[in-house]
Amino acid sequence: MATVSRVLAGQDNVAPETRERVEAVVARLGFRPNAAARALARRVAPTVGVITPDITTPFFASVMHGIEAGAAAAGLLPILISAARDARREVEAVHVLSRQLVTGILFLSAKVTAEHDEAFRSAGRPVVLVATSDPEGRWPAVEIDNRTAMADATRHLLALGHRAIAFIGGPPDDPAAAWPRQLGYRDAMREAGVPVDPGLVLAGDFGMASGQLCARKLLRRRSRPTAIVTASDEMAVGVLNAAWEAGIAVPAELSVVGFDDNMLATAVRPRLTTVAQPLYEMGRLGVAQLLEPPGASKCLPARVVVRESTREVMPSSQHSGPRDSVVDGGRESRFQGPEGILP
Amino acid sequence: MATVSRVLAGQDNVAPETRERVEAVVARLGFRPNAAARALARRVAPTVGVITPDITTPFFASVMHGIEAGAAAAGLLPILISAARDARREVEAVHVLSRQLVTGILFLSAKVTAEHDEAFRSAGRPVVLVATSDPEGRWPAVEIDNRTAMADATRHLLALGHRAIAFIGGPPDDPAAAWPRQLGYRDAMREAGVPVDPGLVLAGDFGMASGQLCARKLLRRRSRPTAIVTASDEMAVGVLNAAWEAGIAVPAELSVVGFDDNMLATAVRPRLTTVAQPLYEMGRLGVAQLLEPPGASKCLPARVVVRESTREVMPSSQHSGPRDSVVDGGRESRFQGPEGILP
DNA sequence: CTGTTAGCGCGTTCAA
DNA sequence: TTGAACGCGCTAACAG
Repeated sequence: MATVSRVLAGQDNVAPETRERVEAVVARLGFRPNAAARALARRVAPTVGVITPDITTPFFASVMHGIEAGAAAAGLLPILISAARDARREVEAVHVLSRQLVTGILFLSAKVTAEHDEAFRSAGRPVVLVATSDPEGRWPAVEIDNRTAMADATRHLLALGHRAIAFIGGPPDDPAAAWPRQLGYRDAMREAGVPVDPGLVLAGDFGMASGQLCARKLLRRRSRPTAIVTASDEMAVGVLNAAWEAGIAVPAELSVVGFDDNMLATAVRPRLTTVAQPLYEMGRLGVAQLLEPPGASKCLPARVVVRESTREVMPSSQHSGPRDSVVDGGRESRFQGPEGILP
Repeated sequence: MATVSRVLAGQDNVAPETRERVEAVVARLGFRPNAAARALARRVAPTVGVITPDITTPFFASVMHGIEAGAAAAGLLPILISAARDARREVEAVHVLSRQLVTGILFLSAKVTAEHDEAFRSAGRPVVLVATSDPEGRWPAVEIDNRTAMADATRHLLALGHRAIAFIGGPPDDPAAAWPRQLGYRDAMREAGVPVDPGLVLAGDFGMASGQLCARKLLRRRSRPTAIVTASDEMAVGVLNAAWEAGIAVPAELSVVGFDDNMLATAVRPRLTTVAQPLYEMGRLGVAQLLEPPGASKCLPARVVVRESTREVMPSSQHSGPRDSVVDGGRESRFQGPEGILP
């Protein structure tokens, strides 16, 4: 009994001959150790809990893909809980997962409240924030430097001569992604000596519809912006569609920048210039960090990928037909962003 | 001890007063039952295993969303295994999950081989196929009638006067989705007395790039098709982009039909006419079916959603500029498809 | 309706 | 290096 346990657990204090004998029998009987019994005895199950606000976005899909890969590499199984952006459900999810004796918990939602903090502590297992962060620094995170990334995106537009640059950000209650991105936008504008028109700063919810609504407002203005940076590719696509409705050509009359670099960015025409986040890597490293001794947060590099939705600002205001303005399809260059380190 | 167990399990053979007393103590102590111990004793864990070929598609996201909801409603936790379209890994996943004592297994991949069948049997727990099926009918499935759905989509084009209708299907080794959809296409063509030109029937892999490649071939033909039906929205978007490259206006010069009705369908311009699959429902019902006594397969209704990517076939071959051809944005009508029953 | 008892299958001592 | 015995925390059958 005990010897079999040792063999299955891969311990080395077993005679080679005995080991072989056990392995032979295990193979012959098709013996499969009972995970519940093992978890009960070890007090840990070979699972990772994943708490996510929204399971339907390409953003989540990429992160989850990485988590799956990282978990598989570590012999762990991901358990998914979608909390639908409800803090109470998120906290409850932590409890559910700790009952399951998960090896660790990956948290993907935007905000770590005091309740979250307490739940994380009481879970008694490692918690890592993935593609999000805790401004208070209580829990380790794997993310990018959102502020710098958005500043880079804005600088790209400034370098193209744009000055009337609007910003469509995330919801005001999202300190992890929405806040730093807006700060990055303001950083770049200040740095370039361009005052920010408060009317050009709007908040969306990362969804396509919100981007479209915000863009409609912006494009109706007397002096409309020549460029719009957004905090998600979905919102950028919404902007594209609002421009289409209004008969405004992208990028000839309006430059648009997305964020994430998900499938939408290359699905639409013109393809989106956007900030590429290494979401897959973030998921994978999140799992890895769960298994390491409690370390510091990791900050991964993001970069601006220039495609066809941005262009030099128009010298005159001569409006050409929308479709005429499309540049040839092949262009795609890379613009290396800095690899900032989290505080 | 046993009484506490009864209270926590929600059994009714406990005196109300005793129950309250137990609940009070449980609340006061913040007692959390150990899931592993419970699973060990019950021989079943409160989890559902999900085996999927690809975790990054909008298709999967929708199904998973439904699974998550169905599982949550049943007090189950989804465990995810991505098998990357590898049959061996899928079979291994079944074993891994049965070790975990999962309540049941949801299988989302395209093909059930003899090896799968044996693994499913040896798992000793219910298996339900979601958004896929077993042509041999060995395992219950929750899906749509792919053949009829694709026939409806093709009929929509025929009704618009199209005759040169190309078909971009799924991979040849996908009996669950690719085969019946191609059959449906052929059904509708035959029914309309239009012979199928073999050169107009291509196989993609459901991805955007494959749709684009196939479309390039089709659009280079001397007599190019006036319409293209595809087996996925991704491929339809690929077609849209190939048309854009070639300067062919959609829908003025080419009608395009997708399949699934995922986020891409309404993200692109023109918005896609497509076959809407109730993917969320399929996921939800898949979980439900796991808990019921082994029943028959369920077939859910699909419908053709008409948007802007399809239009009456052009009477003349006068090519207008691409953008000029766009219809006003608001149009969106519904076309009720039949609710076929699986054999 | 409640308490007692005997496992569920594996880890982990501790002797041998 | 191996085996025997106990315990992980809970459920289920039984007796009371």
